[in-house]
Amino acid sequence: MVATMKRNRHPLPRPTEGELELLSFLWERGPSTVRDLHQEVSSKRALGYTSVLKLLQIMTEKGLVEREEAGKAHIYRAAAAQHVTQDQLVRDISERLFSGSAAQLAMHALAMEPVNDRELEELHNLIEQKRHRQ
Amino acid sequence: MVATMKRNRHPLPRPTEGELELLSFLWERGPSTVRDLHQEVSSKRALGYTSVLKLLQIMTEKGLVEREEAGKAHIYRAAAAQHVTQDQLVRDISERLFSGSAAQLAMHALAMEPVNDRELEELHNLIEQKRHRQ
DNA sequence: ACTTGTCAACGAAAATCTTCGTAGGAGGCG
DNA sequence: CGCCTCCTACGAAGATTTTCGTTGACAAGT
Repeated sequence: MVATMKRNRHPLPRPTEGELELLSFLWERGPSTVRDLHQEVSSKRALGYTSVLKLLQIMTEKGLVEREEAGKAHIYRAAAAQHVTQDQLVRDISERLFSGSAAQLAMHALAMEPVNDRELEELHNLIEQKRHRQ
Repeated sequence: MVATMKRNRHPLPRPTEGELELLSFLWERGPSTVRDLHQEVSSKRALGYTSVLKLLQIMTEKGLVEREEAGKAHIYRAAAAQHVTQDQLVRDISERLFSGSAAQLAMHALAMEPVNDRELEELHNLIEQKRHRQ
């Protein structure tokens, strides 16, 4: 009956590839059961139900997700908001791949991709803002 | 006496964390011996000489680095140019973390960081270019 | 009450990554 | 020659990640 109560004082660990896949679904769908997530994953690749369950149990231990044990099927939710994890990983990649230069990362991202007009507009604004404020 | 001759038709695998660390040094320094790289790594963290050697041997098998066996100490060089690997990993992250939207990745990168003026200028130009060309 | 279906827990196999220890070859030197 | 040093190769242990199979609990039918 003890609540999960894991170390919450440390920053969350970097999610692994499989963990990130589940987190994405959780962010998209909101709190979900194992079955829900298994169904989502299954639409993309073959993976057993218990594999998803086990992964979620591990993620619970790590603090990446939290679960509500009410009822028979537990309900899992992402412990960190999507943008928090995104920021964490973007910073990480920027560090390891661009010696910490987020701007370089941004340029690589932009250079490669068709970006739609709305996004271009947003980026334009973001940059003008920075240009005149710094 | 057979040259390494590994499958070269597949795209290079995604480097692991340790592998990326070595690749960074190789891009920065150019072709290097195990000792060179071990010295670089050692300046940041404790790691045995043979650990670096082993990692390079594995990377050779994977095709991430190539080596010249002339002389006693082999000389390793990165198999892919820095920007190629950067693009690959940026695309990967964009895929997994932003549902493929490189623009969103870029915005996250920019939002978090003090960006210097020169970089801001470059970004501005890049975006204006895209705005008027698309 | 017995059977069937749904679920979490547990353990464990397989793959991958990280890190070294040890062995063995080759060159230089006394 | 015999010893020391530098180097690679090999193997292997430990950690982490990925993936399931099996078991047991619980509830809903019949």
